[in-house]
Amino acid sequence: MTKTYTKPKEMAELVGTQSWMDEALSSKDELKAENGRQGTFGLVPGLNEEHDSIEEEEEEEDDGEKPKRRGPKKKKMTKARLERFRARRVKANARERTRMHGLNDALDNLRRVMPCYSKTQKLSKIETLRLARNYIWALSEVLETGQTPEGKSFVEMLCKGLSQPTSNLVAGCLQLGPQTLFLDKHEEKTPGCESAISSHSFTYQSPGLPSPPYGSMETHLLHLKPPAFKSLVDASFGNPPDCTTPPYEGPLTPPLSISGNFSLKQDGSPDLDKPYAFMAHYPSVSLAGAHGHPTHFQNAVPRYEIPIDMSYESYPHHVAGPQLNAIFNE
DNA sequence: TAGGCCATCTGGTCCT
DNA sequence: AGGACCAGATGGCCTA
Repeated sequence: MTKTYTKPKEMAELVGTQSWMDEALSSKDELKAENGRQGTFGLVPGLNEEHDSIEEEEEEEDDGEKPKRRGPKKKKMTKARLERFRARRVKANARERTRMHGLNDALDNLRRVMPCYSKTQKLSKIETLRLARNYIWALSEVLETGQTPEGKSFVEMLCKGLSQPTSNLVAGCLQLGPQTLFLDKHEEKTPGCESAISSHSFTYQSPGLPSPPYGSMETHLLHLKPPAFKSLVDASFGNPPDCTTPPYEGPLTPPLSISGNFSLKQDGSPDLDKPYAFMAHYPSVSLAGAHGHPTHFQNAVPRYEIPIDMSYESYPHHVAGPQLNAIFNE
């Protein structure tokens, strides 16, 4: 730990010497012992009463042969300053913890909308991101080609670049899922279906429930199609959406929503406390259908409609995510 | 036991 | 000045 600060840094100024940590405590074991927590340095070392003499060490250094340091004279590390520094460091650590927890929560939300969410076998962070990328890619293929991909190729797309265990998990989830469960649970119509028929725009509210451990390839794609995707794929608005196969409300992976999945409060505003509360950043988007008819994925407000020339098909599918973000932010 | 993954602390940088 | 973000370092836990 001998790095030198090229310009006055707050910490260096506060601490008074570059190698203050090394000088204050001679080893990591001491740091651990002092902080009472294994695995990290914990609280700022060298701030105990017995280590209050950093400024004295600095004086000795000046007396040596080393050239005098330029710039403003460092303030003395008084006990009060050390206390403030320690308090600030503790606060910063707490904020950082909170920030990382938020990041992990977001990652968890992402896991839940992945095609193979499992509480027992959680995807690692990196695998979640990779799978998400592949998922977007695969779904954009569905949109672009307007065809339901063959099961094997869909799985292959999802598993591209994933580790073997994750690939096995994805393949297993998509091929061995409880398809009968899907069929059994959807005899009744969804509330949003009637309005969808009358307006030729489909409204679908994400169940806002945790996703399932499994979902077959078929149920998963059914999720993607009705009601929102089916119209895109069929490219036909002459027929009302198939309300006999409403979106699964049970423990299946939520359907794709370009704008994210979210629950709505009574007043129609997105409930950000519920899972899939992504609306804060991405307003709901209506993709233009093949005939220029808007196809509303969500009944959220506000709703932006993308003209046909700005529709998803206009963009290279491999950059669809960022492009869509750009569109949303317009 | 090695390697992967993770949580946490830490200090630097940028921004408000 | 203080907060957010980031990357490096470190040690714990788990599994093959």
